[in-house]
Amino acid sequence: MNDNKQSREIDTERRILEASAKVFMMKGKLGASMQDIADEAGINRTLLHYYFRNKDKLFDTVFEKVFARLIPAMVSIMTSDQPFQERLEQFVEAYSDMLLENPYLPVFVFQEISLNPHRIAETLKEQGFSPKKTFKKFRSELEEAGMDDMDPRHLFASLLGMVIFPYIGRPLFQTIAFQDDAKAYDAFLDERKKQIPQLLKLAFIGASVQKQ
Amino acid sequence: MNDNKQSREIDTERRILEASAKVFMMKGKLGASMQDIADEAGINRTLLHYYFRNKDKLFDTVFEKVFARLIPAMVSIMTSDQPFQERLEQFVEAYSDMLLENPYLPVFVFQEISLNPHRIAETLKEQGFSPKKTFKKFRSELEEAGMDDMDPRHLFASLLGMVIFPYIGRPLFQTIAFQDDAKAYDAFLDERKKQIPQLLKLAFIGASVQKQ
DNA sequence: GTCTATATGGCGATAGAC
DNA sequence: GTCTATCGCCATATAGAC
Repeated sequence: MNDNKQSREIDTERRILEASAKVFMMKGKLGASMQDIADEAGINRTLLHYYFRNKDKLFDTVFEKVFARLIPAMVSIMTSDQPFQERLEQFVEAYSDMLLENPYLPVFVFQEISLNPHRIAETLKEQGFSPKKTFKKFRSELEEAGMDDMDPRHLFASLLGMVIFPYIGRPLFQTIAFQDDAKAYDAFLDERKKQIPQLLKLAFIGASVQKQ
Repeated sequence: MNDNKQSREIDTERRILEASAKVFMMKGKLGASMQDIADEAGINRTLLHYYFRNKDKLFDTVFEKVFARLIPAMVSIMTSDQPFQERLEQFVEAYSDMLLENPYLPVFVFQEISLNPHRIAETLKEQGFSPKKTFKKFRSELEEAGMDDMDPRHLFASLLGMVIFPYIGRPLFQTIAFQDDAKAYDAFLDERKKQIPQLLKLAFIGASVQKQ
């Protein structure tokens, strides 16, 4: 009987969450007003409070969902049993695709966790990311590849930096290196899916040569 | 006669600018209140308005100064006439040192330019950064090194990403890879000054091998 | 130049009708 | 569940005394 109400309810909540994610990502937690979010969702401002009590709770809910998008690719790079270099490629591919669809995500997430560093620890555990195993496996694989002296954490940091930074630094890069040509920059972002693994591949070749 | 007043004046303005930079970087433009800044500077809140009229103007002044710190190392990598790989090393070194002293700078700057992408264009020109020449020179040097197929802009993006990202992602990395051990992470950041050029060096070796 | 006191506006939050 | 009306706070900004 109240199918209508229920479905409207679910729909409203979903619309709030989508609108919130969009507005929070584009304007930041403090820059976004409840009115902005209500407008984006096409609903009355009071409804936000009805569904999520207050701005903080709404933000927390949204942030957890958004932050979670960063994890799957990170988990996959350790659990998969494929050869090391293939996994690296897949990692870059998976991350790039996610970021191409969520270009505002990195700035938003890293801004928030730098203001509030502690909130991530629990979320990471909930998502089942166990770093110790990852880096141990990483290390033995690097040794097999002849890169004994490459700390796996450095490789991981470099990898993430190469993949994510072009999104964070887009306004800067696009201005200085692409004369503000957005389409050219989009193409550039897509190219990186091949360029990054290529750079790493060359490094592995270099390492194996130097080893001899 | 009014030496006292003048020097107090200069001192006050300098203290405001230093306090503003610190507070803005740690709390963000919107998170920082004029009262926060006044407290940090040890002065009355009204003085901020006396010297800089309003919060926006104060922020703009501070941002320009802070953003400018990103430029010199970028300029040096193109103007210097030393061998290519040495310049890469110096670039990493210079940037890392600057970031070790300004760890909050990247999040702050990239947050702001992503909210307000246009403000950087003029500043860049004022600082005398001419990207076209840079990348042209870059390209010919990459060819000499046997990396014909490496777009210089990709190399530049990778380089900046590897250097800067560990600062932006510190809360994340430090949690997942260093069990929140801040000292260990500081050491890690310092190590990157050697690790990043080493990775690139291996890639160059790999490229020259593959070329044959 | 520096302070105290005050005006102004915006935003989050809630009460209450429907 | 959804809307209208309203309350109260806090931060920016300014007026005016010293």
